[in-house]
Amino acid sequence: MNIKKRREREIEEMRELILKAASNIISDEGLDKLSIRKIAKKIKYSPSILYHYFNDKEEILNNVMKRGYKKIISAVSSAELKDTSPEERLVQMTKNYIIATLKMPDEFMVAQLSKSEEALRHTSFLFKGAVREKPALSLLYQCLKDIYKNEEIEEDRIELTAQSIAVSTLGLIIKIIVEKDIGEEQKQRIIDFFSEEIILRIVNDSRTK
Amino acid sequence: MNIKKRREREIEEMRELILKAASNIISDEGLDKLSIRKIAKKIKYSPSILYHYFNDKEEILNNVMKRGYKKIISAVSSAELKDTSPEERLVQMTKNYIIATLKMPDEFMVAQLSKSEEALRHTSFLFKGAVREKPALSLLYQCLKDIYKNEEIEEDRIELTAQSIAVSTLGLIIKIIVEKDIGEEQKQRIIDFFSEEIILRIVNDSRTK
DNA sequence: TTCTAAAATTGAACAGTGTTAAATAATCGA
DNA sequence: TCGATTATTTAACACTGTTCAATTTTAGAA
Repeated sequence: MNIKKRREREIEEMRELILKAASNIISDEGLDKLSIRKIAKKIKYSPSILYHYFNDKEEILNNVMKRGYKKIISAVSSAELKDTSPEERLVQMTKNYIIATLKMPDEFMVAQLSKSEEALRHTSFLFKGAVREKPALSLLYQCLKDIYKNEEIEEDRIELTAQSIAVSTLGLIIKIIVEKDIGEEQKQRIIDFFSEEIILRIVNDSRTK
Repeated sequence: MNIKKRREREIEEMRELILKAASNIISDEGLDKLSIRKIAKKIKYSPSILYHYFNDKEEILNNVMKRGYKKIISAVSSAELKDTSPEERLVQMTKNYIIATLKMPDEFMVAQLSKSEEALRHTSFLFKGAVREKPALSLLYQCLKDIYKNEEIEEDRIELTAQSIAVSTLGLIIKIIVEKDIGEEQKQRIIDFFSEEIILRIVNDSRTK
Protein backbone atom coordinates (compact mmCIF):
# COMPACT_ATOMS: atom_id res chain seq x y z
CA MET A 1 0.00 0.00 0.00
CA ASN A 2 2.60 2.55 1.03
CA ILE A 3 4.68 1.52 -1.93
CA LYS A 4 2.03 3.07 -4.08
CA LYS A 5 2.39 6.31 -2.20
CA ARG A 6 6.14 6.22 -2.57
CA ARG A 7 5.74 5.83 -6.29
CA GLU A 8 3.38 8.74 -6.32
CA ARG A 9 5.93 10.79 -4.46
CA GLU A 10 8.65 9.71 -6.88
CA ILE A 11 6.50 10.78 -9.78
CA GLU A 12 5.94 14.13 -8.13
CA GLU A 13 9.67 14.46 -7.53
CA MET A 14 10.39 13.72 -11.16
CA ARG A 15 7.84 16.33 -12.22
CA GLU A 16 9.42 18.81 -9.87
CA LEU A 17 12.86 18.00 -11.28
CA ILE A 18 11.64 18.67 -14.78
CA LEU A 19 9.85 21.88 -13.86
CA LYS A 20 12.85 23.17 -11.96
CA ALA A 21 15.14 22.46 -14.88
CA ALA A 22 12.72 24.19 -17.24
CA SER A 23 12.46 27.14 -14.91
CA ASN A 24 16.23 27.45 -14.71
CA ILE A 25 16.66 27.34 -18.45
CA ILE A 26 14.03 30.04 -18.85
CA SER A 27 15.70 32.24 -16.26
CA ASP A 28 19.21 31.69 -17.64
CA GLU A 29 18.63 31.70 -21.38
CA GLY A 30 15.13 33.01 -21.90
CA LEU A 31 11.89 31.42 -22.91
CA ASP A 32 12.70 31.00 -26.58
CA LYS A 33 15.77 28.90 -25.77
CA LEU A 34 13.76 26.38 -23.80
CA SER A 35 13.46 23.01 -25.49
CA ILE A 36 12.42 19.51 -24.51
CA ARG A 37 15.83 18.20 -25.44
CA LYS A 38 17.58 20.84 -23.35
CA ILE A 39 15.53 19.99 -20.29
CA ALA A 40 16.28 16.29 -20.84
CA LYS A 41 19.99 16.95 -21.10
CA LYS A 42 19.92 19.04 -17.93
CA ILE A 43 18.29 16.30 -15.87
CA LYS A 44 20.32 13.62 -17.67
CA TYR A 45 17.46 11.67 -19.15
CA SER A 46 16.36 11.02 -22.68
CA PRO A 47 13.98 13.56 -24.20
CA SER A 48 11.14 11.06 -24.51
CA ILE A 49 10.88 10.61 -20.78
CA LEU A 50 9.31 14.02 -20.42
CA TYR A 51 6.27 12.68 -22.18
CA HIS A 52 5.70 10.20 -19.42
CA TYR A 53 5.36 12.95 -16.86
CA PHE A 54 3.73 15.60 -19.01
CA ASN A 55 1.52 15.48 -22.05
CA ASP A 56 3.48 18.02 -24.04
CA LYS A 57 5.69 21.07 -23.85
CA GLU A 58 2.75 23.35 -23.22
CA GLU A 59 1.79 21.45 -20.09
CA ILE A 60 5.32 21.90 -18.80
CA LEU A 61 5.12 25.60 -19.55
CA ASN A 62 1.74 25.83 -17.85
CA ASN A 63 3.14 24.27 -14.72
CA VAL A 64 6.19 26.50 -14.71
CA MET A 65 3.91 29.48 -14.90
CA LYS A 66 1.70 28.13 -12.13
CA ARG A 67 4.68 28.12 -9.78
CA GLY A 68 5.52 31.70 -10.69
CA TYR A 69 1.93 32.65 -10.23
CA LYS A 70 1.87 31.42 -6.67
CA LYS A 71 5.02 33.35 -5.84
CA ILE A 72 3.47 36.53 -7.16
CA ILE A 73 0.18 36.07 -5.31
CA SER A 74 2.00 35.51 -2.05
CA ALA A 75 4.20 38.53 -2.69
CA VAL A 76 1.13 40.70 -3.10
CA SER A 77 -0.93 39.35 -0.23
CA SER A 78 1.95 39.31 2.24
CA ALA A 79 1.82 43.06 2.15
CA GLU A 80 0.96 43.28 5.86
CA LEU A 81 -0.67 46.66 5.58
CA LYS A 82 -3.98 46.15 7.24
CA ASP A 83 -4.06 49.28 9.32
CA THR A 84 -3.33 51.75 6.55
CA SER A 85 -5.83 53.53 4.36
CA PRO A 86 -7.26 51.53 1.47
CA GLU A 87 -5.73 54.01 -0.96
CA GLU A 88 -2.30 53.42 0.49
CA ARG A 89 -2.90 49.70 0.45
CA LEU A 90 -3.85 49.88 -3.20
CA VAL A 91 -0.70 51.78 -4.06
CA GLN A 92 1.48 49.37 -2.14
CA MET A 93 -0.24 46.33 -3.63
CA THR A 94 0.34 47.63 -7.13
CA LYS A 95 3.98 48.31 -6.42
CA ASN A 96 4.51 44.90 -4.86
CA TYR A 97 2.85 43.25 -7.80
CA ILE A 98 5.03 45.09 -10.30
CA ILE A 99 8.22 44.38 -8.41
CA ALA A 100 7.38 40.70 -7.89
CA THR A 101 6.57 40.12 -11.55
CA LEU A 102 9.66 41.94 -12.77
CA LYS A 103 11.72 39.40 -10.85
CA MET A 104 10.42 36.62 -13.09
CA PRO A 105 9.80 38.34 -16.41
CA ASP A 106 9.84 35.29 -18.65
CA GLU A 107 7.52 33.19 -16.52
CA PHE A 108 5.20 36.16 -16.29
CA MET A 109 5.15 36.66 -20.04
CA VAL A 110 4.48 32.98 -20.73
CA ALA A 111 1.62 32.99 -18.31
CA GLN A 112 0.02 36.24 -19.40
CA LEU A 113 0.41 35.77 -23.14
CA SER A 114 -0.59 32.15 -23.47
CA LYS A 115 -3.94 31.65 -25.14
CA SER A 116 -4.24 28.03 -24.04
CA GLU A 117 -7.34 26.96 -22.12
CA GLU A 118 -5.26 25.90 -19.17
CA ALA A 119 -3.40 29.20 -18.96
CA LEU A 120 -6.52 31.30 -19.45
CA ARG A 121 -8.22 29.42 -16.66
CA HIS A 122 -5.75 31.17 -14.38
CA THR A 123 -5.05 34.44 -16.10
CA SER A 124 -8.37 35.60 -17.54
CA PHE A 125 -10.15 38.35 -15.67
CA LEU A 126 -12.00 40.37 -18.29
CA PHE A 127 -15.27 38.46 -18.11
CA LYS A 128 -18.25 39.74 -16.15
CA GLY A 129 -18.08 38.58 -12.57
CA ALA A 130 -14.33 37.97 -12.66
CA VAL A 131 -14.04 39.99 -9.49
CA ARG A 132 -15.73 37.18 -7.60
CA GLU A 133 -13.70 34.34 -9.08
CA LYS A 134 -10.16 35.57 -9.44
CA PRO A 135 -8.18 35.85 -6.20
CA ALA A 136 -5.84 38.57 -7.43
CA LEU A 137 -8.64 40.69 -8.83
CA SER A 138 -10.68 40.06 -5.71
CA LEU A 139 -7.99 41.68 -3.58
CA LEU A 140 -8.20 44.71 -5.81
CA TYR A 141 -11.96 44.71 -5.65
CA GLN A 142 -12.00 44.62 -1.85
CA CYS A 143 -9.66 47.57 -1.79
CA LEU A 144 -11.94 49.53 -4.11
CA LYS A 145 -15.00 48.69 -2.05
CA ASP A 146 -13.21 50.05 0.99
CA ILE A 147 -12.39 53.20 -0.86
CA TYR A 148 -15.95 53.65 -2.09
CA LYS A 149 -17.63 52.59 1.13
CA ASN A 150 -19.18 55.99 1.70
CA GLU A 151 -20.29 56.51 -1.86
CA GLU A 152 -22.97 54.85 -3.85
CA ILE A 153 -21.36 53.21 -6.81
CA GLU A 154 -22.74 50.30 -8.77
CA GLU A 155 -20.94 46.99 -8.45
CA ASP A 156 -20.48 46.91 -12.20
CA ARG A 157 -18.57 50.16 -12.23
CA ILE A 158 -16.30 48.93 -9.46
CA GLU A 159 -15.60 45.73 -11.31
CA LEU A 160 -14.84 47.62 -14.51
CA THR A 161 -12.53 49.88 -12.55
CA ALA A 162 -10.74 46.90 -11.02
CA GLN A 163 -10.36 45.34 -14.43
CA SER A 164 -9.04 48.60 -15.83
CA ILE A 165 -6.44 48.85 -13.10
CA ALA A 166 -5.43 45.28 -13.81
CA VAL A 167 -5.00 45.75 -17.56
CA SER A 168 -3.18 49.03 -17.05
CA THR A 169 -0.71 47.50 -14.63
CA LEU A 170 -0.28 44.55 -16.95
CA GLY A 171 0.52 46.92 -19.78
CA LEU A 172 3.11 48.74 -17.72
CA ILE A 173 4.83 45.51 -16.70
CA ILE A 174 4.87 44.09 -20.22
CA LYS A 175 6.23 47.33 -21.62
CA ILE A 176 9.00 47.47 -19.03
CA ILE A 177 9.95 43.87 -19.78
CA VAL A 178 9.95 44.33 -23.55
CA GLU A 179 11.71 47.68 -23.41
CA LYS A 180 14.55 46.06 -21.54
CA ASP A 181 17.11 48.84 -21.89
CA ILE A 182 15.48 51.79 -20.16
CA GLY A 183 17.77 52.77 -17.31
CA GLU A 184 17.10 51.79 -13.74
CA GLU A 185 16.25 55.32 -12.63
CA GLN A 186 13.76 55.93 -15.41
CA LYS A 187 12.17 52.57 -14.68
CA GLN A 188 11.73 53.56 -11.05
CA ARG A 189 10.37 56.96 -12.01
CA ILE A 190 7.66 55.43 -14.15
CA ILE A 191 6.75 52.70 -11.68
CA ASP A 192 6.46 55.25 -8.88
CA PHE A 193 4.46 57.72 -10.92
CA PHE A 194 2.16 55.01 -12.14
CA SER A 195 1.45 53.38 -8.80
CA GLU A 196 1.43 56.52 -6.69
CA GLU A 197 -0.47 58.83 -9.01
CA ILE A 198 -2.10 57.15 -11.97
CA ILE A 199 -3.64 54.38 -9.91
CA LEU A 200 -5.19 56.91 -7.55
CA ARG A 201 -6.51 58.93 -10.46
CA ILE A 202 -8.12 55.82 -11.93
CA VAL A 203 -9.82 55.18 -8.62
CA ASN A 204 -11.24 58.69 -8.63
CA ASP A 205 -14.66 57.97 -10.02
CA SER A 206 -16.26 61.25 -11.08
CA ARG A 207 -19.59 60.08 -9.70
CA THR A 208 -17.95 60.24 -6.31
CA LYS A 209 -18.70 63.25 -4.07
CA MET B 1 20.62 52.92 -66.96
CA ASN B 2 16.88 52.51 -66.56
CA ILE B 3 17.40 48.78 -66.52
CA LYS B 4 18.98 49.23 -63.11
CA LYS B 5 15.89 51.01 -61.90
CA ARG B 6 13.70 48.27 -63.24
CA ARG B 7 15.75 45.71 -61.36
CA GLU B 8 15.37 47.77 -58.23
CA ARG B 9 11.66 47.86 -58.73
CA GLU B 10 11.61 44.12 -59.33
CA ILE B 11 13.47 43.59 -56.08
CA GLU B 12 10.97 45.76 -54.29
CA GLU B 13 8.13 43.82 -55.88
CA MET B 14 9.65 40.55 -54.75
CA ARG B 15 10.00 41.88 -51.21
CA GLU B 16 6.39 43.01 -51.30
CA LEU B 17 5.33 39.60 -52.55
CA ILE B 18 7.11 37.93 -49.65
CA LEU B 19 5.74 40.34 -47.07
CA LYS B 20 2.23 40.02 -48.36
CA ALA B 21 2.43 36.24 -48.24
CA ALA B 22 3.81 36.39 -44.71
CA SER B 23 1.08 38.79 -43.69
CA ASN B 24 -1.60 36.53 -45.12
CA ILE B 25 -0.27 33.47 -43.35
CA ILE B 26 -0.20 35.38 -40.07
CA SER B 27 -3.77 36.57 -40.55
CA ASP B 28 -5.05 33.17 -41.62
CA GLU B 29 -3.17 30.78 -39.37
CA GLY B 30 -1.58 32.90 -36.67
CA LEU B 31 1.93 34.03 -35.98
CA ASP B 32 3.19 30.73 -34.64
CA LYS B 33 2.29 28.95 -37.87
CA LEU B 34 4.41 31.27 -39.99
CA SER B 35 7.48 29.62 -41.43
CA ILE B 36 10.01 30.42 -44.11
CA ARG B 37 9.08 27.27 -45.98
CA LYS B 38 5.40 28.13 -45.88
CA ILE B 39 6.01 31.58 -47.31
CA ALA B 40 8.17 30.04 -50.03
CA LYS B 41 5.49 27.55 -50.96
CA LYS B 42 2.87 30.29 -51.09
CA ILE B 43 4.87 32.40 -53.54
CA LYS B 44 6.05 29.26 -55.40
CA TYR B 45 9.76 29.73 -54.86
CA SER B 46 12.33 27.71 -53.00
CA PRO B 47 12.81 28.60 -49.34
CA SER B 48 16.38 29.76 -49.89
CA ILE B 49 15.28 32.61 -52.07
CA LEU B 50 13.92 34.49 -49.10
CA TYR B 51 17.48 34.94 -47.88
CA HIS B 52 18.31 36.91 -50.96
CA TYR B 53 15.70 39.50 -50.17
CA PHE B 54 15.87 39.46 -46.40
CA ASN B 55 18.59 38.65 -43.92
CA ASP B 56 16.49 36.36 -41.79
CA LYS B 57 13.01 35.60 -40.56
CA GLU B 58 13.14 38.39 -38.02
CA GLU B 59 13.72 40.97 -40.71
CA ILE B 60 10.65 39.70 -42.51
CA LEU B 61 8.66 39.93 -39.31
CA ASN B 62 9.95 43.43 -38.68
CA ASN B 63 8.78 44.54 -42.09
CA VAL B 64 5.39 42.95 -41.71
CA MET B 65 4.95 44.79 -38.47
CA LYS B 66 6.11 48.07 -40.04
CA ARG B 67 3.25 47.82 -42.54
CA GLY B 68 0.76 47.24 -39.77
CA TYR B 69 2.20 50.09 -37.83
CA LYS B 70 1.58 52.54 -40.63
CA LYS B 71 -2.02 51.43 -40.95
CA ILE B 72 -2.59 52.00 -37.26
CA ILE B 73 -0.99 55.42 -37.23
CA SER B 74 -3.11 56.55 -40.14
CA ALA B 75 -6.23 55.15 -38.50
CA VAL B 76 -5.54 57.23 -35.42
CA SER B 77 -4.56 60.47 -37.09
CA SER B 78 -7.38 60.37 -39.63
CA ALA B 79 -9.75 61.03 -36.76
CA GLU B 80 -10.90 64.33 -38.26
CA LEU B 81 -11.98 65.81 -34.97
CA LYS B 82 -10.22 69.12 -34.90
CA ASP B 83 -13.11 71.23 -33.66
CA THR B 84 -14.01 69.13 -30.64
CA SER B 85 -12.71 69.48 -27.12
CA PRO B 86 -9.30 67.97 -26.44
CA GLU B 87 -10.87 65.57 -23.95
CA GLU B 88 -13.25 64.29 -26.56
CA ARG B 89 -10.40 64.05 -29.03
CA LEU B 90 -8.41 62.00 -26.55
CA VAL B 91 -11.29 59.60 -26.00
CA GLN B 92 -11.89 59.20 -29.70
CA MET B 93 -8.18 58.72 -30.42
CA THR B 94 -7.95 55.98 -27.83
CA LYS B 95 -10.99 54.23 -29.22
CA ASN B 96 -9.73 54.46 -32.78
CA TYR B 97 -6.38 53.10 -31.72
CA ILE B 98 -7.92 50.14 -29.92
CA ILE B 99 -10.26 49.31 -32.80
CA ALA B 100 -7.53 49.64 -35.42
CA THR B 101 -5.12 47.38 -33.54
CA LEU B 102 -7.75 44.76 -32.83
CA LYS B 103 -8.19 44.40 -36.58
CA MET B 104 -4.61 43.12 -36.87
CA PRO B 105 -3.99 41.38 -33.58
CA ASP B 106 -1.09 39.19 -34.63
CA GLU B 107 0.88 41.90 -36.34
CA PHE B 108 0.30 44.10 -33.34
CA MET B 109 1.54 41.46 -30.94
CA VAL B 110 4.67 40.77 -32.99
CA ALA B 111 5.48 44.44 -33.10
CA GLN B 112 4.81 45.24 -29.47
CA LEU B 113 6.41 42.15 -27.97
CA SER B 114 9.56 41.96 -30.04
CA LYS B 115 12.70 42.85 -28.12
CA SER B 116 14.81 43.24 -31.26
CA GLU B 117 16.66 46.50 -31.78
CA GLU B 118 14.83 47.12 -35.01
CA ALA B 119 11.40 46.63 -33.48
CA LEU B 120 12.20 48.67 -30.39
CA ARG B 121 13.34 51.54 -32.55
CA HIS B 122 9.70 51.89 -33.53
CA THR B 123 7.82 50.71 -30.47
CA SER B 124 9.76 52.04 -27.48
CA PHE B 125 8.29 55.04 -25.71
CA LEU B 126 9.21 54.67 -22.06
CA PHE B 127 12.45 56.64 -22.20
CA LYS B 128 12.70 60.24 -21.10
CA GLY B 129 11.88 62.58 -23.95
CA ALA B 130 9.94 59.94 -25.89
CA VAL B 131 7.14 62.44 -26.24
CA ARG B 132 9.25 64.47 -28.60
CA GLU B 133 10.47 61.55 -30.73
CA LYS B 134 7.55 59.17 -31.11
CA PRO B 135 4.78 60.30 -33.46
CA ALA B 136 2.01 58.33 -31.77
CA LEU B 137 2.98 59.49 -28.29
CA SER B 138 3.38 63.00 -29.60
CA LEU B 139 -0.26 63.09 -30.65
CA LEU B 140 -1.20 62.09 -27.14
CA TYR B 141 1.10 64.68 -25.68
CA GLN B 142 -0.39 67.47 -27.76
CA CYS B 143 -3.82 66.48 -26.59
CA LEU B 144 -2.72 66.60 -22.97
CA LYS B 145 -1.09 69.99 -23.43
CA ASP B 146 -4.36 71.29 -24.79
CA ILE B 147 -6.19 69.90 -21.81
CA TYR B 148 -3.73 71.41 -19.36
CA LYS B 149 -3.33 74.70 -21.18
CA ASN B 150 -4.82 76.72 -18.34
CA GLU B 151 -2.98 74.91 -15.56
CA GLU B 152 0.64 74.93 -14.61
CA ILE B 153 1.91 71.41 -14.91
CA GLU B 154 5.53 70.42 -15.42
CA GLU B 155 6.42 68.91 -18.77
CA ASP B 156 7.74 65.83 -17.01
CA ARG B 157 4.42 65.08 -15.41
CA ILE B 158 2.65 65.45 -18.73
CA GLU B 159 5.08 63.07 -20.38
CA LEU B 160 4.67 60.54 -17.59
CA THR B 161 0.91 60.84 -17.93
CA ALA B 162 1.11 60.29 -21.69
CA GLN B 163 3.31 57.26 -21.16
CA SER B 164 0.91 55.92 -18.56
CA ILE B 165 -2.02 56.26 -20.92
CA ALA B 166 0.00 54.47 -23.58
CA VAL B 167 0.96 51.51 -21.40
CA SER B 168 -2.55 51.23 -20.01
CA THR B 169 -4.10 51.14 -23.45
CA LEU B 170 -1.48 48.66 -24.55
CA GLY B 171 -2.37 46.44 -21.60
CA LEU B 172 -6.05 46.57 -22.46
CA ILE B 173 -5.43 45.64 -26.08
CA ILE B 174 -3.08 42.79 -25.25
CA LYS B 175 -5.49 41.42 -22.68
CA ILE B 176 -8.39 41.53 -25.12
CA ILE B 177 -6.32 39.74 -27.75
CA VAL B 178 -5.07 37.05 -25.38
CA GLU B 179 -8.43 36.57 -23.73
CA LYS B 180 -9.94 35.80 -27.09
CA ASP B 181 -13.22 34.33 -25.93
CA ILE B 182 -14.86 37.15 -24.02
CA GLY B 183 -18.11 37.92 -25.76
CA GLU B 184 -18.51 40.83 -28.12
CA GLU B 185 -20.77 42.80 -25.80
CA GLN B 186 -18.44 42.49 -22.81
CA LYS B 187 -15.55 43.50 -25.03
CA GLN B 188 -17.43 46.62 -26.07
CA ARG B 189 -18.40 47.39 -22.49
CA ILE B 190 -14.78 47.32 -21.35
CA ILE B 191 -13.45 49.27 -24.31
CA ASP B 192 -16.09 51.96 -23.81
CA PHE B 193 -15.62 52.20 -20.08
CA PHE B 194 -11.87 52.34 -20.46
CA SER B 195 -11.74 54.98 -23.17
CA GLU B 196 -14.67 57.08 -21.98
CA GLU B 197 -14.02 57.01 -18.26
CA ILE B 198 -10.68 55.61 -17.21
CA ILE B 199 -8.73 57.69 -19.72
CA LEU B 200 -10.39 60.87 -18.52
CA ARG B 201 -9.69 59.93 -14.91
CA ILE B 202 -6.02 59.41 -15.73
CA VAL B 203 -5.89 62.84 -17.27
CA ASN B 204 -7.32 64.35 -14.10
CA ASP B 205 -4.11 65.48 -12.46
CA SER B 206 -4.82 66.31 -8.82
CA ARG B 207 -2.53 69.31 -9.06
CA THR B 208 -5.06 70.74 -11.43
CA LYS B 209 -7.48 73.36 -10.10
C1' DT C 1 24.07 36.68 -82.26
C1' DT C 2 27.28 34.57 -79.38
C1' DC C 3 30.16 34.53 -75.28
C1' DT C 4 31.12 35.81 -70.55
C1' DA C 5 30.35 37.52 -66.28
C1' DA C 6 27.03 38.57 -62.95
C1' DA C 7 22.78 37.81 -60.74
C1' DA C 8 18.77 34.97 -59.44
C1' DT C 9 17.26 30.66 -58.00
C1' DT C 10 17.57 26.04 -56.45
C1' DG C 11 18.83 21.47 -54.01
C1' DA C 12 20.97 19.47 -50.52
C1' DA C 13 22.57 19.52 -46.22
C1' DC C 14 23.17 20.88 -41.10
C1' DA C 15 21.63 21.43 -36.67
C1' DG C 16 17.87 22.14 -34.28
C1' DT C 17 12.75 21.53 -32.82
C1' DG C 18 8.30 18.65 -30.69
C1' DT C 19 6.44 14.25 -30.69
C1' DT C 20 5.41 9.23 -31.24
C1' DA C 21 5.98 4.02 -31.36
C1' DA C 22 8.41 0.23 -30.60
C1' DA C 23 12.17 -1.90 -28.13
C1' DT C 24 14.65 -2.44 -23.93
C1' DA C 25 15.59 -2.10 -18.92
C1' DA C 26 14.11 -1.95 -14.26
C1' DT C 27 10.87 -2.90 -10.74
C1' DC C 28 6.97 -4.89 -8.64
C1' DG C 29 3.61 -8.52 -6.74
C1' DA C 30 2.68 -13.28 -6.57
C1' DT D 1 11.95 -16.79 -9.61
C1' DC D 2 8.44 -15.73 -13.05
C1' DG D 3 5.27 -12.73 -15.33
C1' DA D 4 3.36 -8.36 -15.66
C1' DT D 5 3.69 -3.68 -15.12
C1' DT D 6 6.14 0.36 -15.28
C1' DA D 7 10.21 3.38 -16.47
C1' DT D 8 13.36 4.61 -19.86
C1' DT D 9 15.67 4.74 -24.23
C1' DT D 10 16.42 4.39 -29.29
C1' DA D 11 14.99 5.56 -33.65
C1' DA D 12 12.27 7.76 -36.53
C1' DC D 13 8.96 11.40 -38.51
C1' DA D 14 7.84 15.78 -39.86
C1' DC D 15 8.83 19.98 -39.01
C1' DT D 16 11.86 24.45 -38.19
C1' DG D 17 15.68 28.40 -39.72
C1' DT D 18 19.76 28.81 -42.19
C1' DT D 19 23.89 28.18 -45.24
C1' DC D 20 26.56 26.94 -49.29
C1' DA D 21 27.67 25.13 -53.48
C1' DA D 22 25.65 24.11 -57.85
C1' DT D 23 22.63 25.50 -61.33
C1' DT D 24 19.75 28.32 -64.17
C1' DT D 25 18.60 32.75 -65.89
C1' DT D 26 19.71 37.23 -67.29
C1' DA D 27 22.52 41.35 -68.93
C1' DG D 28 26.06 43.58 -71.38
C1' DA D 29 30.09 43.45 -74.51
C1' DA D 30 32.33 41.63 -78.56
